[in-house]
Amino acid sequence: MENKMTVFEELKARGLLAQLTDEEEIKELVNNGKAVFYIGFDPTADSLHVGHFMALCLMKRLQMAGNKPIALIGGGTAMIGDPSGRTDMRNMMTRETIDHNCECFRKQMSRFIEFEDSADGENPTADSNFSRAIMVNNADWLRDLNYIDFIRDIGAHFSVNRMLTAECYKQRMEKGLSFLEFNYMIMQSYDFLCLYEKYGCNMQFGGDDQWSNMLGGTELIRRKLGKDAYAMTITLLLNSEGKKMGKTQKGAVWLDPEKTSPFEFYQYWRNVADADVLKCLRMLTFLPLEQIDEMDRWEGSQLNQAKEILAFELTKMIHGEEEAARAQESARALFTGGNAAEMPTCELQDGDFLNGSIDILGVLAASGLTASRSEARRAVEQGGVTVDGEKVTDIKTAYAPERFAGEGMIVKRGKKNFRRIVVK
RNA sequence: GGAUGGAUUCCCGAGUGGCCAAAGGGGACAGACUGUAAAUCUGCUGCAAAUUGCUUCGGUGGUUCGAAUCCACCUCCAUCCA
Repeated sequence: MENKMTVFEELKARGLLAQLTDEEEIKELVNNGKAVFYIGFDPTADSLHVGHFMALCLMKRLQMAGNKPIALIGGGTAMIGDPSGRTDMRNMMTRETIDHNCECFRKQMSRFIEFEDSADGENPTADSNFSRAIMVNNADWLRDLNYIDFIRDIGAHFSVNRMLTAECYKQRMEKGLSFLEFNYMIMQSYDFLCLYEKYGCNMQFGGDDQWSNMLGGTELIRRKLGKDAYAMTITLLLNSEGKKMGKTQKGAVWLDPEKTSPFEFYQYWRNVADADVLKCLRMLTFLPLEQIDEMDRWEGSQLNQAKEILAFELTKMIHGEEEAARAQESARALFTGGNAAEMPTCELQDGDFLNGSIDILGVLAASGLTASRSEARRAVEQGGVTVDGEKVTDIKTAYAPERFAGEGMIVKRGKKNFRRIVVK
């Protein structure tokens, strides 16, 4: 324990740090539990996803080191939409949707981070309580702003010329950028200023794509108050092809079990590319670095073990140990030919049967294994469909309801898509 | 406000009266090979009662036997001028 790394060293060793305004100063504050930092979350959906997960871990790590986290939910900024790194404009969300999403975020986050008991937290400086996190919503101060006052007080400190050169707008300079979105940076900067004044928040962390927005905040604080504040970005979790991780064809990998089941969640990590496993272990898990370095020496198919560990650890953190174990067991069983208890299950309705039977195309389409009957037809024709371990070759194959009794029927499309089909 | 150029399927992008469910590429999906990896090769990629039918090329109307393609109006976007 004597030789324990400092938090800052650990973050660095895990490859989490991307850009910092002032390394020495940040190291000092963070290692000594003197940082009051905030991370902003845009409530663009009703659940957090893997992309937010790193930020949550970072909060957790820093909190454990005695620093105080502020989780800022962007109920106000979501009204605008962050143009950073995007090529198209976001869809506008209604106030109701945003408020609903904020509520969902609040619930999910409180499972990871320890928050103060009272949401308003008027007196957060009592010693024992210092590192308790607080949660704020920028809707509280942004939505009622007076336009004239605001642009006089805050807008005056921003140079359009400078803003235009910011990296985050580059992509949008070609496609077009509305004035609305252009203001996002100013709003985010203003958030930082407010938090500085209200909670003594001296640091902001965020994804690397937030760098320009964050710098805006530190500059605003300096110009407005003559005080120093710091910013630090976390490396974006990219796969070896340079794409953001946590996205599948179907969309994001959610933390909400209703939206992404623990099994799917597990499988997502179980399936990462060789080139990405170690990076993910370092950046996402809390496993000791020595142990990870050990795995770094593994090669070839041995990496499959590392993938299992990664998948298990992450599933455990999000869904609990029990769910993680179940997901792992099912995955193992399925891929070694056995039968699994845990599997996405689908119930057929009476209406799915025509003249007392349902054909294989109907089963595939109804279960969601394929999006349409046409797609199901292709899958069968290409030899990609298996029922209870036997390949289906005839698209006209049909089944009676009794076929789905008891354990049901296990249908597999491709190598990794399984579904248990039962009748209601 | 004016001028010009645009909007095509998941994405990029060809197509300027019938031979167009629409080239090519990317992605996705499936098969072979493997380690639930990558690379490679092959197939496939609107929907369906499936050698056929139906719906699609920003929107609405029109011309025509026939429209992604021609005309009118509208919406949105980019560039330049104010």
